[in-house]
Amino acid sequence: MILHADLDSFYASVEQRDDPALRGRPVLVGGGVVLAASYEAKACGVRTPMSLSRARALCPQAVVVPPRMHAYTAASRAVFDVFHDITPIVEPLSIDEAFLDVEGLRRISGTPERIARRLRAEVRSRTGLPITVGVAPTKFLAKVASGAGKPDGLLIVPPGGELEFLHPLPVERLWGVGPVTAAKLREQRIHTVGHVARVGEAALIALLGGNAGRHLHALAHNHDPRRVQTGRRRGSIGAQCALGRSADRSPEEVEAVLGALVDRVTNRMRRAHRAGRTVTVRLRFADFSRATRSRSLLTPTLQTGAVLRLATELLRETWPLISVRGLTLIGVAVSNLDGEGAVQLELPLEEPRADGLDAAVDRVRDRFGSGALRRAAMIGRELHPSVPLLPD
DNA sequence: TCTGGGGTCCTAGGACCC
DNA sequence: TCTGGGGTCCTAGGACCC
Repeated sequence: MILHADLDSFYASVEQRDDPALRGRPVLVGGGVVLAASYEAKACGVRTPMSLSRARALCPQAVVVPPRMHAYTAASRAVFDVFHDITPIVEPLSIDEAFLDVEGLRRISGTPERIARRLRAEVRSRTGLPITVGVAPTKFLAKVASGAGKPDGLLIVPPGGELEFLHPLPVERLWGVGPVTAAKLREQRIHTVGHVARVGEAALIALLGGNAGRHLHALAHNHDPRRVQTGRRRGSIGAQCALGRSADRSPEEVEAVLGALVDRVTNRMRRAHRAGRTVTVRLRFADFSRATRSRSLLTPTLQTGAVLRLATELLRETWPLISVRGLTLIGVAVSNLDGEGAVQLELPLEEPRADGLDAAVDRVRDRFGSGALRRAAMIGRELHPSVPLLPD
């Protein structure tokens, strides 16, 4: 059995925990847009992401607080510590949710239900935050269950009752069905998961394409063989910035914003010890159309200068597009990230002597483990075939 | 319903290689 | 000189998630 643990209105709950004056009151966390709304605010019809002005109109008595990302990051870490004390098999999905595989714990910790109850109690007592847990045989169903169990709840899908639980739900509850897919389905008079299950795979593939069709068909029958995966690492690091509407910015101003974004991204890359090869510049225009431009380097880098040069190049190539459509958002991301150890690969090798390498090798191994060391050795061998690198 | 910042995954064409 | 099948990588766009 799989648990899906999902903190309720995460940012708003942290604010209510840290400021007793906010408890029991409608709270909105956000800048121009609502990032999180407490359940008191959701009762007024506030949703994310909704513009703050609209949210205020719906809920005039709401308290608006600016986001404190550091507090949320710390709270998230504390919650994930609880998860890891329950089971080593934890797969984070975002800052505030994760899958936990508890199947192997029956003899040590008891039934999944018992573990889920303990999980909720410990998150509450150790972090002061409300959390909802869904329990089911598959990831997908566990996630649907936590959604249905909110707020501050526990929902266990009874064995054998999976389809009974699933089929009455609206299609939007299927993972991967957003506004576009939902509209296509509704056009075919497919409104519930049960309808999806009945139309047949071939029809779904004709409507949505091969992969999406098969995926949806499987989910509607609760076929979801995906295991809870530990140790997944992110594939890209990026930052973006909305520029507002009317302001027509000069190329120099836009490039200055780009510079600040690149600086943020490469700083985070260095802290995470990840280097990347592909730089993507993301643009959004006044009419909400979008464009992306990307280019790949031969070798990974995490240097601000190198990323900035490439990003600026990409941006300049889009200037005709920008001058016509009007720029409202700019973003930079670096992907094709390699593993750890990239920083250490820039070791000085002017004097390639084996004894001089020993210390460097030890440093890499201590800091990043032997896997990173092996990768470093392979690259080193390509660059300097004459150097005897590793005994192992 | 007028839209923030952080991500993931899929598709599809073209270049290039064997 | 022409041709096929199979594979990888790059780039752009789009849907979706929290």
